[in-house]
Amino acid sequence: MKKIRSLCKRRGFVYPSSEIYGGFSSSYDFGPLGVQLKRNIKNHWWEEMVQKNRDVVGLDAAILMNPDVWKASGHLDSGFADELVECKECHQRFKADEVKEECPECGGKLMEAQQFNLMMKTLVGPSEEKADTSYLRPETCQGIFVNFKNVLNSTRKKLPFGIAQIGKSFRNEISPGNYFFRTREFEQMEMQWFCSPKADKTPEEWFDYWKEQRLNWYLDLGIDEDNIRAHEIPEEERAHYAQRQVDLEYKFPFGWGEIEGIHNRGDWDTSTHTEHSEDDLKYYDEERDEKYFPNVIETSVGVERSMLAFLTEAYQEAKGGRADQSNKEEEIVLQLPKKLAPTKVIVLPLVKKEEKLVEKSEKIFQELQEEFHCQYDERGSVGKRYRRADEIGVLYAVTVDFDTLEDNTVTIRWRDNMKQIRVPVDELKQILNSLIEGDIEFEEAGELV
RNA sequence: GCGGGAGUGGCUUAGUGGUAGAGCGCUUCCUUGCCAUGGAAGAGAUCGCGGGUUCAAAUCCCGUCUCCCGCUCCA
Repeated sequence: MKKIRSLCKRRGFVYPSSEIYGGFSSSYDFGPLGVQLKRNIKNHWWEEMVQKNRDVVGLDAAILMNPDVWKASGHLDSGFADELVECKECHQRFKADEVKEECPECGGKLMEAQQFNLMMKTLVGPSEEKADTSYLRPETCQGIFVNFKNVLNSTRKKLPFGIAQIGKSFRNEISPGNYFFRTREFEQMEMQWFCSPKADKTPEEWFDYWKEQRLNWYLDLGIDEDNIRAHEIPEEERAHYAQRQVDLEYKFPFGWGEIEGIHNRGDWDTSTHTEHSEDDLKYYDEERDEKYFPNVIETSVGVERSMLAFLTEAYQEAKGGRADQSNKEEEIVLQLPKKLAPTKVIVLPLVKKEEKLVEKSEKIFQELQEEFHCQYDERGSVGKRYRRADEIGVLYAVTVDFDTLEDNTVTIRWRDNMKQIRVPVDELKQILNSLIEGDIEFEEAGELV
């Protein structure tokens, strides 16, 4: 993890927040490559969940909501906001209503009860005195539940259907850490699947369906099946709203950690918001001519957590070089999947002293830039540039050499095996496109050099 | 919040009382025809921050911040 952290800082994936002021606990900024990687993750999720599912629609709800939402959702009590007491002797903490005067562990004296609220309070309105307290949302899904009727009315959807959202959430974690695995500000990609408890396909079956879908998403993105598991959470450990909960966990260097939660929320949300709000979130089922609360299956990804998993999975290093074994330095290859790699192509003139090569390379770079995230590099030896590109996971290196000036062909080098093919410049864009989309095998895309 | 460990140029780090050195990276130049070339020059660190002890502090002491590991807590 230390190596990943160092790479991320060095090459511009992740910086500690407010570093010139000594940092800020558990906040991180995403640099040029980090923001692109994160964006690629979100775009790919959106593509798979929204674009390719006719029954899933998108939403972008506000972070600030009416505080009554959090009363209804249970976040103002049960688990998210507790009175805790701490033992003066052994410093263990207990819920105030579960202990009396002595520490149940060591019999020591207890400190005064302290209010713990995992929600971040904020004042809404310019005047502090008159301002109302609200909260930064601790999860994005409440924005979905309170808009259930709006979406139903404006899209003419029928059960089952889903609402998807990507956005920031905030929690006052007691102990954040493990790099940016647990932070107080984080981004979620959530999809709430509203389904009927009466239909032939039960919520429990939908749960299994989405669990499979979501697990496959990671496997398709190159996560090794040994490094990911679906962890069934027993009843006593579940969140207050969950009837069933499976955590998709990734095997991080620091241990297994949750990157996505799949929950069967039953009718907890639809019924509680009906009870507390002006509205009735019951669904009128025309076929059965009856009204009932829709059940909700939730898939909830931590964007940064999944990013950390993808980075961990992609990080490879080899001693002695992959081409000849003479190089004793450790070299790093970030084998990010094609969909996620922040930079797809790098264009390199073989040498920079030859003006014609540089000119030609610039021209090719400008053309490719229209289509892909590209870099251009002419510094140092070409071998060194290849390795530097490997380190940030650039998929393909296009090299302009002296043959290019003769016959208008270039070489393409594939990051993962360092093999090269020679292709005509006229077909370059199309070939790269097919390679990145995975439509053709590398060796078949051109003549191996 | 508790216990332990650690903070030295962008990264990795040497330096246990006499005001900082290296490797990589970066800038400029020469060299370089395909996998981290070789060479020359240069920029960049008041040693996390604040205070104390001392003639003198990166080094000792106190405080503080941040990070790491383990508790605790947690979706």
